[in-house]
Amino acid sequence: MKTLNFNSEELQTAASMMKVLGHPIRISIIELLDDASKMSVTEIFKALKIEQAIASHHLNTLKNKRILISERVGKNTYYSVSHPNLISAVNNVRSCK
Amino acid sequence: MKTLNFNSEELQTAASMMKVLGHPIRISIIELLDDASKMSVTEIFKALKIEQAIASHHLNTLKNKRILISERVGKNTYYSVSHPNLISAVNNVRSCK
DNA sequence: AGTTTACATTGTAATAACTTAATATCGTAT
DNA sequence: ATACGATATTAAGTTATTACAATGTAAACT
Repeated sequence: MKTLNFNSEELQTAASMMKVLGHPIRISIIELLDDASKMSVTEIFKALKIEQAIASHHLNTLKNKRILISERVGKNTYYSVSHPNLISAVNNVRSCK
Repeated sequence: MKTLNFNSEELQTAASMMKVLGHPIRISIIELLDDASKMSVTEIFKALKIEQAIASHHLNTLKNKRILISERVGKNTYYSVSHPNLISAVNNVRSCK
């Protein structure tokens, strides 16, 4: 006996999104974007006081899982949260005492 | 500018809870318990058609992060979700098509 | 005591994720 | 074309997760 419905695309997607949200820097990014709605990489890494490359890595990770969307405007890339439910999810876990 | 510290106990806790929720089997366990509210290990591993040891391992992982609570009754250990917000979090991510 | 059912734990090996540093690309203006 | 600011990519070393298999423990029963 092996597996069941774990190959379901939806379940896999939800799991990988959850997993990606399970990192303090990435949660902080979501919370920043919850307040600001749209921020550039520079704004983000300075706000969080982390290295640019670290921010870029995490932003890319979040984008790959469709948690963030990005828009390039000139030299800058602006990131924002793709779906309000993702912010709710973070808040839900945050508020579990 | 928002202040934040990655050493915050709360942030670390939330991140580790999120991370632990980021696994298809563990999400399935949460969803089972959302319907049933309380299930034994045997009920869970049979419902999910997975090995007993795998179920036990994931249940322990969830318990360690205070996502599930357990209660031993005779031979059986019954697991349930510790906080309704955790179910909401899963549902929120699930519904991000 | 011995057996059965129900769970938990341990060891291992493969895979995946994280950090850091260095380098590369892209867009704009000079 | 060159330089600069902004962002992305690559590579390497370390650590963390995972499934699997096997073994161990605990409670209830005969």
